Amino acid sequence: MTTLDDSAHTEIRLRLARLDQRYTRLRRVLVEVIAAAGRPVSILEILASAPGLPQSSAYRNLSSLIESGVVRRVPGTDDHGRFELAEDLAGHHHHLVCARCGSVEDVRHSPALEQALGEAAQAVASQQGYRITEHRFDLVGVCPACLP
Amino acid sequence: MTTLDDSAHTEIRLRLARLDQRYTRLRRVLVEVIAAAGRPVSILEILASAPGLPQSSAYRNLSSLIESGVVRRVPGTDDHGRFELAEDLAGHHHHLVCARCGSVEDVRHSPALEQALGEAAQAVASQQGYRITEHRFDLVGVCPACLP
DNA sequence: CGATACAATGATAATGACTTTCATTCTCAA
DNA sequence: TTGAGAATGAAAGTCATTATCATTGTATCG
Repeated sequence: MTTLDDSAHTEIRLRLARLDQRYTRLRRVLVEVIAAAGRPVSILEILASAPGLPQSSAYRNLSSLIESGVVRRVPGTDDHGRFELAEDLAGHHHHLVCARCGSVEDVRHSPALEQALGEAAQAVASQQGYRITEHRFDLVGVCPACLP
Repeated sequence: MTTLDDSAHTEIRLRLARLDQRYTRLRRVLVEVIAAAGRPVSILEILASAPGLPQSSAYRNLSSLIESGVVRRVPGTDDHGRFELAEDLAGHHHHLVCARCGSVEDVRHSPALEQALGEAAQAVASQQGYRITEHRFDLVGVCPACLP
């Protein structure tokens, strides 16, 4: 459950402006719904949290927000996309995914582990010739609500 | 590039039989194409490697192989599914994903890192009440072929 | 304070990966 | 050999997501 301050909204407006896009009311609603969730949310959850928001507008504005680097789409286990704030707005974290119901939660790991992850990423990068831009350490399992 | 021996094929036949399914010629072709690739392959790549294989048969048999635990579907960055052998047939590994072209390669990390990953997974599990069944440590970047 | 250019909206149609259907063919087991 | 049931492949269907387009909103310039 993240709450964004004014400077964050100013930064978001700037990123949109770079692509000649506006920070409209709908886009602000989307950003606030996503920030308030504090975990990746599906379109259905977004539509439920923003009554009256047409599905087509939700998808279109989500695309704009993704293009401008405000929102990120995260791949889950089911075939519903999920959306969260870009990493530099939400802070570095990873995910805990339920293989049964598809829900996703945020998880933060120890600095020691994160350092090991980063070093491993760099080792592979220099070895394989990739330019690594991101690492994902996601845990998949069964959430308490889905356990027998 | 993995080649499967006879005992692997026997094991695959057994897993299918548990669900009253048969290890047909098409299914064997699919398994061999996937094993030979040594990385997650898309439907397009599979169809290209198996001339004459109808798309509907490819999808249907892939589903059977997934249900019986022979093949695993891995989420990429584009909207094409990719398929690889189940972990106990291919060995534990992770992925190096190109954000530009969507290609995926296998990567194996040091035992020390794998141990740290496993311990982190267990720590989160006991803390959050999840039963963790899998961890994914995927590196996302730009592959040498896509670099400017 | 308009006027104008252009982005945003939302209902609807289209796209495309994937799934299902179904009549026919194949295959295992008795 | 034969019958039960699984597999096949062409075609139709599903469903999340994307594009279209006429209309509306909104910054900016004179």
